[in-house]
Amino acid sequence: MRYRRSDIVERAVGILDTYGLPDMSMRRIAAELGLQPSALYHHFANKQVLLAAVADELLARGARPLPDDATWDEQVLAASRELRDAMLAYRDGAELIATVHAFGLGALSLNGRLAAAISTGGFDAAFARSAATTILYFVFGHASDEQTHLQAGSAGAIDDEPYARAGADSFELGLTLILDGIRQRLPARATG
Amino acid sequence: MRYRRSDIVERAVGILDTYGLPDMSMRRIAAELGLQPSALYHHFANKQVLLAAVADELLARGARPLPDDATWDEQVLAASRELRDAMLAYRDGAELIATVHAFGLGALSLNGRLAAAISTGGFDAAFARSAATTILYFVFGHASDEQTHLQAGSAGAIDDEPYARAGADSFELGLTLILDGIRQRLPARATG
DNA sequence: ACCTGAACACCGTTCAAGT
DNA sequence: ACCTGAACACCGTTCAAGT
Repeated sequence: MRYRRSDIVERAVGILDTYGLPDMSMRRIAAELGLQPSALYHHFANKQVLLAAVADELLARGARPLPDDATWDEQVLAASRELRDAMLAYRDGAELIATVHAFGLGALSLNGRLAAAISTGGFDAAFARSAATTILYFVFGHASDEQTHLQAGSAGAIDDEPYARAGADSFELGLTLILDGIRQRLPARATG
Repeated sequence: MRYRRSDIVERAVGILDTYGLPDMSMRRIAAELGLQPSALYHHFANKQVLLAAVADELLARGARPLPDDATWDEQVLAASRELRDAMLAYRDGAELIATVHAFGLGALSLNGRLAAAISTGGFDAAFARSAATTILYFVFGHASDEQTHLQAGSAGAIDDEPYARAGADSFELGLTLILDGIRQRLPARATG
């Protein structure tokens, strides 16, 4: 049984979504592929690198084309919503993506993409990076929290819909708060 | 050797600060106390509960009296800085406190305390809770990131001081962004 | 290049039994 | 009430060896 990296990542995503992050062990992934655990170390240096590849796969699957005729704040909103949706699309996806980002592997473009959007508004690069990071902390925290409560709720046969709506509303509110704070620092601009 | 909960928590804090969170295992804590691992389960239902007790201990050690004659935004700033400092005061403290909060144990008053401060400004309770949560996500994310980089740096014999200053500056900037966003929603107020 | 087999050094948790 | 001793069911990772 000869596999490529992408085969292993795909299986890992399946286990993640079906059984959750704690069950996504090297041994379990190997077993589902009919391999010895040690075989995985031919493809990935260690588990963190594999986790990073899985996180990047989730982000890639959630990618949406950004309208580049949009204003800077519309771009930030679109990127933030895309990230939130990608985090919530798979079981434990929020925790996984936040964890991978925390140890500095993969998904490094998240910050850059938000910062680039903010820069469009005329802010200097350093401020744009800081503001992008602030937004990222919010999106990570909110999505992780929301997913925890959503998954705790759907353990029973509860209707998730109202919770999902409340989550979306509080997401927009928090994001608006930060965007309003950023807007207040808009550099003076020539009006046409 | 008969111990109380507080003895065990104290030892756990020592291991955390000396060896880090990954080494703070039930078996290690027990070994340092001269106990069998199973003995800990007489005092704590499971590891998560012990972690929550350790997190609460770190927060208690970092507690500072809040001047209650302060304005609502000064209270929010003071509470946020206190939390950040408590998270950074012990090795891996940021990750521990954020993790414990994520699984809904201990430190539940963090949100309430921030929300109470915000309410002082005349905001309604639901908005105050949402805004408090947004601040919390920022403080957790920022402190965790900062601690990771700080600890990665101090593995060598590097001077941390400039990094610590940059961390403090970006903390204040992000916090200001969110506070400015909140301020923009200040309800109309009678002026004296 | 990709994988096996076996081992190393760990985990959290349970449970009957002891004092 | 507090702890021991032993076990159960796992982990991630390494490494010589196979094809």
